[in-house]
Amino acid sequence: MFSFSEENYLKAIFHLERRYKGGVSTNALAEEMETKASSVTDMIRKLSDKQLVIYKKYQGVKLSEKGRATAIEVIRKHRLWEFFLVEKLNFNWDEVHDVAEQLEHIKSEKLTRELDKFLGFPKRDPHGDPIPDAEGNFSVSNKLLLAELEKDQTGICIGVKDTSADFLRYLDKNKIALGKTITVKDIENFDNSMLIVIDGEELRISQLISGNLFIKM
Amino acid sequence: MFSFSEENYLKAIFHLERRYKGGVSTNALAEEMETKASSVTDMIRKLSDKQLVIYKKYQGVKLSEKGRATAIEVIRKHRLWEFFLVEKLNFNWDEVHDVAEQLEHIKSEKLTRELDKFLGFPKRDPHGDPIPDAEGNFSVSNKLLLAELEKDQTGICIGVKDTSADFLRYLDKNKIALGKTITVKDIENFDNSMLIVIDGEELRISQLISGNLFIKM
DNA sequence: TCAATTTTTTAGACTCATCTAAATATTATT
DNA sequence: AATAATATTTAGATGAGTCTAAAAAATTGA
Ligand SMILES: [Mn+2]
Ligand SMILES: [Mn+2]
Ligand SMILES: [Mn+2]
Ligand SMILES: [Mn+2]
Repeated sequence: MFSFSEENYLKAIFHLERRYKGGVSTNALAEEMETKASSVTDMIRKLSDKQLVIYKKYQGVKLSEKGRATAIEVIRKHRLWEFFLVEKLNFNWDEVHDVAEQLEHIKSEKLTRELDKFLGFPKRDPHGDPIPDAEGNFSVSNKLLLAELEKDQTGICIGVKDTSADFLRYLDKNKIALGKTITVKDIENFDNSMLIVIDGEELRISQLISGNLFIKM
Repeated sequence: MFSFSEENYLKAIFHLERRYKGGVSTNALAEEMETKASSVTDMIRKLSDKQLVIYKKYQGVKLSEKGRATAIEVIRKHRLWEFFLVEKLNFNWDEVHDVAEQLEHIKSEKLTRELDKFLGFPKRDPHGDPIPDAEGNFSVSNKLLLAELEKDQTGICIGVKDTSADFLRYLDKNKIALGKTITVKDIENFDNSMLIVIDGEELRISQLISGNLFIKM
């Protein structure tokens, strides 16, 4: 088994690999983990000894197959617990992350399997992020940003890019929720703000908002 | 907040205080924690600095009010999670303890409160042990051991003293479960074994069994 | 190209929780 | 009460994970 710290590093590398193709740098990882570059070097060496990452000095890290599988397992647990907290325990979607950060490290295959079954094998967590299945497969999602839509196009809100409590509460306040249909009524050339229709109501949103909402068409 | 280790020590002291009235000895605690006496002394000193225990050298430890409240909170979480695992996730009562040992350290008041509510404010965990409420109060239980019953007396099984997987599976195998009615048909003088009736079936059990089953009359 | 800047690694130190071995205090036994 | 046995504490070490400061490597750009 791996320590909480090891699991958190693997998760961070997994997330950063999308952006930094061809190796995650020590500094990028230090920033993500909110720690010092020297600590990262120490931990990378440890993960490398355990065959969880591929590492050559000064070259950054990549996950090995074993490392990737472990990272996905942790992400699976994180998102299942977030779903559980919202669906069963009356948590709001802006309150679940910190608790899930703890719960994701509980070690019990049976627990994860049975929780998944109990929840009805959900495909997405409360923020619209895909929940990998027991084999580590993500159900494909051809999502795009609301900001990418053109005037008069319509889509269904399926996720958020920014998951900060501030943003999530902004969405709550303006009745924007996953599953709702959004139509782009107008786009302002000057600042790229959008006039959208949701639930029959018109709403003007800045590009910062439209750039953080995932849509499926 | 307290570390996992600190919480486990507090829990152990709480449990040992029933037996060792007037201070839990270093060695008793070392045995319970499966560690060395010197490690116990170190930790006791740390807990004492944090005002969680009352400690004078060579005199053993007692929980302070703050320490007791913390221990009870951990026990509350442990038992709520055990109940959750059995009631909602199809765990058997002999499989829940190790997972609950992990889950009891999750820090979130809201999680504990909502879990309790979700489960319907259960009074006892799957082994019949009382679950303290949010204020730390145990609902009183005038339980006695089956071994204490006389010939022809009847009681309802409400808990187990030994919670080892071996014992729990013995009970499963012999259809002895919490809530069932047991009548003492006969007691053998020589070895104190009992002939009991449960579900209309007769069963002979040794004193080791009857001494580990709690009964309410 | 080569000096300046940035990134990464190394060296050494710290805390936490643990250990072994040795010292000291307490308790039991003669 | 003195000695033997036991319980407890102290001293010093270790490994995990982190830190600061300094050295070394890589990259940038004049
Ligand atoms: Mn999250
Ligand atoms: Mn999420
Ligand atoms: Mn238990
Ligand atoms: Mn229990």
